[in-house]
Amino acid sequence: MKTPFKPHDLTAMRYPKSNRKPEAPAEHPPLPLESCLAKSRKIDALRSVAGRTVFDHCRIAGEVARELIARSPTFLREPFFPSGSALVAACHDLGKACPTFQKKIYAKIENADASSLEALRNVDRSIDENKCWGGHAGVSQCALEALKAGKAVAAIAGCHHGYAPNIGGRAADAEAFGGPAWQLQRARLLALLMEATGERFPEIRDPLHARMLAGLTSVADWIGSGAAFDDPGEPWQERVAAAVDTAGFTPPRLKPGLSFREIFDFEARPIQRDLIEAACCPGVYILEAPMGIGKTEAALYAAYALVSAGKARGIYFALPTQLTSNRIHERVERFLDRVLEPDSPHRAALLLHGNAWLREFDLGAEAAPGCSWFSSAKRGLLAPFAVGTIDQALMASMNVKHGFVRAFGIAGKVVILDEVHSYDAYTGTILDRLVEELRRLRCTVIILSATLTGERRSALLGAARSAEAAYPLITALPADAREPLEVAPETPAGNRVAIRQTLDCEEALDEALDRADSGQQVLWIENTVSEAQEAFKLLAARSSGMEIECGLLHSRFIHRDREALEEEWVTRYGADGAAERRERGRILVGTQVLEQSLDIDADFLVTRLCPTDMLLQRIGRLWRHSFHQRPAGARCEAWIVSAEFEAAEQNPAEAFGNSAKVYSPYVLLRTLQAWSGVETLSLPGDIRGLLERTYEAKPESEAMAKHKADLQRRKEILENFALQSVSPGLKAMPDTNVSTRFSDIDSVELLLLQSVSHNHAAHETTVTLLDGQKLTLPHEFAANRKREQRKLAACLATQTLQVADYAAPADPGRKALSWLKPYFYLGDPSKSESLLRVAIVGEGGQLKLPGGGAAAEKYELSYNARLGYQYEKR
DNA sequence: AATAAAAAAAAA
Repeated sequence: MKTPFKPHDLTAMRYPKSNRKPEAPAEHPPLPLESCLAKSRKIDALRSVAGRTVFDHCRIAGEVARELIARSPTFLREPFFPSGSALVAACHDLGKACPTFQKKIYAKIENADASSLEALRNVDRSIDENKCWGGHAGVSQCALEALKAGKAVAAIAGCHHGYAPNIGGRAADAEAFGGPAWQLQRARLLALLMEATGERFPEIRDPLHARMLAGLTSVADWIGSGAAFDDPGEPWQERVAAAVDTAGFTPPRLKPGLSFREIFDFEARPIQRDLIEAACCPGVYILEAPMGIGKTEAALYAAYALVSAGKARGIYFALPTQLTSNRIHERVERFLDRVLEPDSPHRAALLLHGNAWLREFDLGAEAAPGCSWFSSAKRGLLAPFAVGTIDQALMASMNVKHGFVRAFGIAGKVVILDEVHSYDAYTGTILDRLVEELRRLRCTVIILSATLTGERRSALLGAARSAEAAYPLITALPADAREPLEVAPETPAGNRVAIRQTLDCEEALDEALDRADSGQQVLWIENTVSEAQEAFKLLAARSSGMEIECGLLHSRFIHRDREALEEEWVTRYGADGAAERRERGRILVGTQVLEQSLDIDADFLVTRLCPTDMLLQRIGRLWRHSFHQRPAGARCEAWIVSAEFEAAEQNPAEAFGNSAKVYSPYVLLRTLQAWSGVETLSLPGDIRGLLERTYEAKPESEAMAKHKADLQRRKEILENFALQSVSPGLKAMPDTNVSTRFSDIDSVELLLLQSVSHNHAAHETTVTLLDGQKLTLPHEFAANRKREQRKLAACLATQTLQVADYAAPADPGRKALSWLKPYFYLGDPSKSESLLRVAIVGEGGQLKLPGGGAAAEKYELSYNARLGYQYEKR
């Protein structure tokens, strides 16, 4: 039961008996509670006045939490938000009742009353300036622990700014927190909050439960700090529901009973029906199948069925890259358009990744900024429908600031994890933890993958699985089942692919040119960028007299160029490219960027040897669309430019070359063994066997055992490293060295320009982009010109690429780049990070520093739109 | 000395 309260009525309240007699006051007695402020309130750009009191703000947060809980589905409310949860949220700012915080806030406002100022006159603020007290959140934590709220409740209040505060071992009645007299005030405040909420502290079962309540607390605090509650003179009670509405916590309304055909305009295939039938309640479901069978639609329909049956409360669709996220986002938007009632909220899915904000300007038009409450990255997972990178979801189980807000947001949703085969041991380890956490958060996890080894499948399910299994395969582990269930869906037979393994790259070059000459669309995939550039140069030179077009695609292009190249080559090689295919033969050379996600259909494939999984992915690009006409004489065939096993076993670095730096020599050697003698391949039937032959444990030669040990060592390092960044509880690290991906080599962002000229008097710099466009960049912006600033930043971001730092232009120092501060994140100055470089591209493509000097000491650097970024030893 | 691709870094 709630006790009705009038605002500003604190003096009338009964204090708990035991607290009635305050101890001997220190030299500065505490402020009365009705004078303790939680907020200041801006009245114009420079002036502030008193805002809500601590008591009012805490009550508001508590009631917002109560409202959020009331709107949660029962299957989350019962296990995670027992009675007392609103009180937990309400207590978060208890520590604002302390002299340091009050002094700070009273120093800021202009309508402070004389008696409060007098009471705070002698407060020493040095502790605040030194930042060594954990802030008011730390005081909340100490106070609650002393008041027997329990360690977990105290920890939740402590971390409401994102991570556990550094309290410096102080006690609740420490002098720094105002001594016993102020702790007594906090005790009174708690008693008042208990009375106001009518609740007692709940029992917190385990670290995950604490994470959920911490998420609830932060979100309630954010909403409760919104503009609707700013004015302390206004009543707030009746505004709670509206504020929660405005923040977007309104359930979407789905059209009931739609069939698969009504949503996607075609009948579900058997394999799609099987997944939809299996994934009908919370749990973990894995669909392994080749691309092109409609995994996305199957997962989305399952999600529709679950959400409309009230078994899930939203969808997060997670992908390995930003580019694939953008593409799927469009498809999910179309899906929502079909399944939502016309007047339902949330008709748009949120796009969630580090560069999602760039898309705001994509349409060119001065469209409404469309900034929803969820737009900030940390809040994105709270939106009912979102599409984005897997990293955004991984952070729900990691030691990152506000990671628990993400956990709170993703709980109870359908979480679709796409292309799960593409993660390494580091990200894979975090992913396993995430899946485990999602299962406990009552999610329905739908995992989509090309193929998984038995080991990966077991790890994802947390249950032993054998490598011998059908393919395609659905593995289902509903929440209440003890054993996973396997279903082998029926699929139509795919291609028969002829395989030729050759040691002779020359022979492959000739064959590629011959095939292209006869009108075929050839795909050539290398393992490293520089080898792709070399192969492209050779092929382009040799085909010069012929009617052939050559192209190159890899990740070392500036974003603008890469986007244009992808667009161009996907239209030629894609599903709608029938007319273009007939024009002439082509050779598209590239790296792993051609391996997945892009809709590319090749008549003939040449690939450098790589691990079986990727090899199969690459071969999957052959003859993807049965409706394409193939030139006369075309055969569905892949050539693998390979190495000799014996030589490679003895000296992998020499036999595999740079490929051995990208892939584990052991896996490459096992791949050679598994594929030895393979001359044809039936898809998808042969896939599981090849994969198993590559990865199954077996007796090894001495040399192989050594290579295997190397791999195992590295894997362990990555796994252990990953485990340090996952957290079952609230132990977030303040400065986050916590990453969702691992790399041996640091990389920097590189901005390429034609020219730069500074106008110091006007505080601006004019740059010429590579395409000739000129931009004038102010060195600073007024607060009301944010949009203009973002627009320029978005434009500059298209002119950058990522480069390994050893091969990047020299670092000119932070100061020299200060003119770019409004447009780029330059890294943490305290850690002297240098994340951005700038170079000028000269006439012949050579890179120079903006000052005119050589770009780098050891390398000759160059860029052009056809080859991309190149570096060569001087 | 040197290897793919990839992501992230503002809240109350």
